[in-house]
Amino acid sequence: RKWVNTAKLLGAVPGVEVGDRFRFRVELVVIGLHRQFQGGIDYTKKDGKVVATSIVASGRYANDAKCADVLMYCGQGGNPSVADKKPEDQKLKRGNLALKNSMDEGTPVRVIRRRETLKTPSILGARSGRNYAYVYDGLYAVTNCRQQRGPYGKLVFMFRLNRIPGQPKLGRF
Amino acid sequence: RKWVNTAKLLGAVPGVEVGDRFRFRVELVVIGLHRQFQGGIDYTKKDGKVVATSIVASGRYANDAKCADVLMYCGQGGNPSVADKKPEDQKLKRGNLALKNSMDEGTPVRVIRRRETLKTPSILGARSGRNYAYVYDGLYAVTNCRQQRGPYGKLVFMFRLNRIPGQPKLGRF
DNA sequence: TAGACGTAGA
DNA sequence: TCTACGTCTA
Repeated sequence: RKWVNTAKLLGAVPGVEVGDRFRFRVELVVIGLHRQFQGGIDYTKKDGKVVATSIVASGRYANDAKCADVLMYCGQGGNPSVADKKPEDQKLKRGNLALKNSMDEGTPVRVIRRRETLKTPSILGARSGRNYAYVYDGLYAVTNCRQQRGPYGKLVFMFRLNRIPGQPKLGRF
Repeated sequence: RKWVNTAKLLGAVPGVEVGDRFRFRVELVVIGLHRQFQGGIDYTKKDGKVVATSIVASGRYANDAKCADVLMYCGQGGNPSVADKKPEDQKLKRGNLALKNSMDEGTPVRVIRRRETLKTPSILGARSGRNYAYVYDGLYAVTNCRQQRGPYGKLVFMFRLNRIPGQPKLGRF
């Protein structure tokens, strides 16, 4: 028997609509939107090359321009946001390579954004709460890839993603 | 209304029997055995002093003597198992203080041990599997607390716990 | 804000 | 083996 995982496919995931909300990253895995438990960039192989399937913009890297329909997304690696470890130049591999290839191949990328929300109870004990959720934002195209200096002076990749037209608008949250 | 969390109580948790198995640490939280998502030592306040409620022996610190009914448990802090960060002497605070107080007060500590098991599928995609589980091992008494040199030459706490008699034996797993 | 015996995928 | 835009409690 063959296991199917919609998260490895390019484009929309059946049953998931623009605006759908999730409280935990692990839910994105279970629902088949994004297989990476923690990683921000998920990807798969297409014709021998890795291309991105989905990204999660949590704002941890603090480089996501919030313009409507445009997302600036920082690449991964080099610890651009962790002062603890030694920062390094990001390399064109793994997720970064995948996003670059997505641009070259013109393949769509699912975008999930972390957004502020009203206080929701935690499933663990209903004591603590959280004030954010992960929202499926629809399909984007990678339109640009450049290198620039990050907050620690090291090279980081910066990807520009444009929301593909014709999708439902994102309402107020 | 008042929220009750059995994990904050000392002693056995209603509905959980010796030998019960769990696949994920988070299940221990949900079931009320151990509230710490990652931390190995859970504790609560009793008469103004912190005492341990439960510990998880995953073997990460590699100091758990496997003698039946006796558990040697390394304290927390100082990164005794992470060569990456700078190792330091463990301090008598948090979980370490709680275990010390448990010894002085004579309060019981729930013990959960990570044990090898047959391959079980992951809930995430049923692709990857894991070969271990967390098993509730029953109540133990802290009978000794000493400091010694850890693998990186720094002081670590080593607690000796003896299984309290009269509990069901742990069968083969 | 920092610490913690986590997890899964590459 | 290592990385990763996690998630909780104190």
